[in-house]
Amino acid sequence: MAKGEETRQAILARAFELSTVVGVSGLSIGRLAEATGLSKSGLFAHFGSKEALEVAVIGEATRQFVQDVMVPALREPRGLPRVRAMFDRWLAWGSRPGGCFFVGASAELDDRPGPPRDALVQTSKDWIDQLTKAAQIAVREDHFRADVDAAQFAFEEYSFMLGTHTFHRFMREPDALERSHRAFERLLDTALVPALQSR
Amino acid sequence: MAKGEETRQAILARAFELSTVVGVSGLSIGRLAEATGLSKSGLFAHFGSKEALEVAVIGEATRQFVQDVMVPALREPRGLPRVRAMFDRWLAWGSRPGGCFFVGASAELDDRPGPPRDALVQTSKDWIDQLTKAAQIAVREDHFRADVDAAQFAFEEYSFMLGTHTFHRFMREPDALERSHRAFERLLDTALVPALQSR
DNA sequence: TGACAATCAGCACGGTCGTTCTATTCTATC
DNA sequence: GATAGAATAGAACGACCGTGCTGATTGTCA
Repeated sequence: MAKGEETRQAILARAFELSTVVGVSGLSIGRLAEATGLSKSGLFAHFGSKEALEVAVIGEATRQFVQDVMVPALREPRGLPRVRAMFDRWLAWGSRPGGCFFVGASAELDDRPGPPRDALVQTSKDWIDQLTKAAQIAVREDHFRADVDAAQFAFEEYSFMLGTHTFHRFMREPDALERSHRAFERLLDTALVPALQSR
Repeated sequence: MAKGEETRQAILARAFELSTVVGVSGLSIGRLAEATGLSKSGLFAHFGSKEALEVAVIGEATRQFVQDVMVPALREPRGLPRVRAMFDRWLAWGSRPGGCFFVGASAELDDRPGPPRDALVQTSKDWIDQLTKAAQIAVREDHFRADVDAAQFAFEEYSFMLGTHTFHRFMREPDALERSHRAFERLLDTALVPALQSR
């Protein structure tokens, strides 16, 4: 890896950490330069504009999300285990300091059209798509009932992820994770074939 | 109403509109002054600090939320109708231009301690509390089964509100509201006494 | 109606923002 | 090891930020 690419990657790693806390647009070039030990202009030259930096940060966040959440979940056996892994891995991802990068960023950018927003929407849709596909596979594997609407399942599953995030990180409710697991188990119970149900 | 209080209220009404789109901390005093036709310093004198302005804006948002969502919902008959009204009224509230003020603001402030965050958490908790109470009443009215956990019901209901908001406003999914209603009806079905169930 | 306080505009301050330009240092290649 | 090109630093820019200070204007009430 060339020198330039190396420092660029170091910048992005730090930028991802910071923006998880202060937000994508809350991240300033001056502060990021200070945090990385570079000069403002030296750092700036790597990206050319604030907007390009934001897109790059979203790319780095996506890369880490894929690596930490998606790939490990996809290594789980098809069907119920994989569905469970996706939910659990997301909870772990959302429990990092600063919470889930994407939850914060999507609230920031939902009324600010442009490339950063587009990149963020793409990642979010990809994630929903994976949740949907995992549910479809669970149907094919005869873990979920045949009449389960996979997209609807993904909508409700994703909603619980968001709910958990808000109860846990924003309201600091101590029983947020417990409620989250119960909600997900209840959702699963409505989808599982009778033989696999817990009750 | 004295003159000062009158313009203060006009400022807050405009500030609430603006901050729903650009966020609470994204709202600048200069822009707000321009939008209200006042000078920066003239406007500033009404609040004394940016933080105090933010708290006041959150207060105004709460006032409007109570007026537009909570009060009308509480006028509905106890039990199932009121539970339904809370969900429906929230969806209408979240469909305003800029979406739900509180969803955006809570993502902004979840890592920024201080009075604005405290005020926001208070409003959110009050809302969850109302959702919980409405579910408890539905149990007492024999609309919900006796073993329904009202707090758990509120958690899942609130999660669907958040999910709807994200699918609708951020991802611009055309079928977000349909998915939302189906999710809520499914949730209701798990809570209702058999005689009231749709299936 | 007159006096006093509330209300608001004008201006300026220090600070940070994103961005540009120029100059210097480093790195990789012949 | 010389040299071209990449990588970074330094200084400066205009714009905007939140915040004080000073008067002028306005509204309120005895």
